Amino acid sequence: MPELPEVEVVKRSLEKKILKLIIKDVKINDGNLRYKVDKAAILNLKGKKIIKITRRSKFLIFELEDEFFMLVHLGMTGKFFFADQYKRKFKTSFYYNINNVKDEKHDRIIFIFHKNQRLIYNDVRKFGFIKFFKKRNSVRNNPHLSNLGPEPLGKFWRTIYLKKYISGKKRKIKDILMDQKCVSGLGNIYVNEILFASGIHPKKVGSKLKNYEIIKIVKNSKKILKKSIALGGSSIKNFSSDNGKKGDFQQKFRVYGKKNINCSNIDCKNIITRTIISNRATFFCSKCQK
DNA sequence: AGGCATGTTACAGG
DNA sequence: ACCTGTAACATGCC
Repeated sequence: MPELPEVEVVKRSLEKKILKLIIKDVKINDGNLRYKVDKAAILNLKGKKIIKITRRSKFLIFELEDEFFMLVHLGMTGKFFFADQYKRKFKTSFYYNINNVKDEKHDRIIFIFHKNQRLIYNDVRKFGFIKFFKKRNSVRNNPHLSNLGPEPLGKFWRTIYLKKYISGKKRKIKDILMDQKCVSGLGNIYVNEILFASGIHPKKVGSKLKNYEIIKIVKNSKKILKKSIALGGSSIKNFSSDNGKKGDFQQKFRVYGKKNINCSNIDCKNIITRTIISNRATFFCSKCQK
């Protein structure tokens, strides 16, 4: 799924397209997402203007008039497309998936604006969800958001915090960083990359990390996420930003997906190992990561 | 045919 | 109540 950088890129693209638009109608092709889409609630959005879009971790929060809120998680394969008559008539990447094939089949929810402009929620695997809230507090206090750890790009994600969090923890550092209660927004790809950049073995137990290693994790996470956002995120497999532009960060991956490929550190002749940690593919260099 | 996939969470057992 | 590990969710691709 899109991790934090991809969701941030989607958020920025959406802001350019749908801010201030009024939802005229909503079409539900398949409401059986991770949670069943509340039909009554989604129809309540009719006539409301979209006034703000924010991101928290990997979640998008759409604020509409009269304190109506829509919370969206993209799961593994959720995507937004924006389309209008012009875009549909002429072939652009808007309506096409990564293989350049038209993919209306997985268009699950369609928000329709004036002049047939549309925001399309497309999701192959349906692990994503859309929930609705009335009133600001009910969004903020819902368990999806209220249990999240700090934003990795925010000021609360810092050495002292991580040091305290991992003290006494027997869990592997990779598992800890994937845990949204520790820090929210990192996923499998970025955690692999952060640990490689920090020279830390993903199986290393949290409580055994040295101070300088904790500092590196915090620094590198910020650095890598910022760089990815600047490059438009990663667009491996299922992800593409709402305007069809592909992100470029996947070309910067140094370990993710690099099994049996030479380690990218100069002077290292080792090859990248693939293993499984917490049920997820884990890539590392056994020489550079201790 | 079988393995794999960017995420979250319910549940079981300690 | 906390901590940890595992499986499940739905679908397509290689």
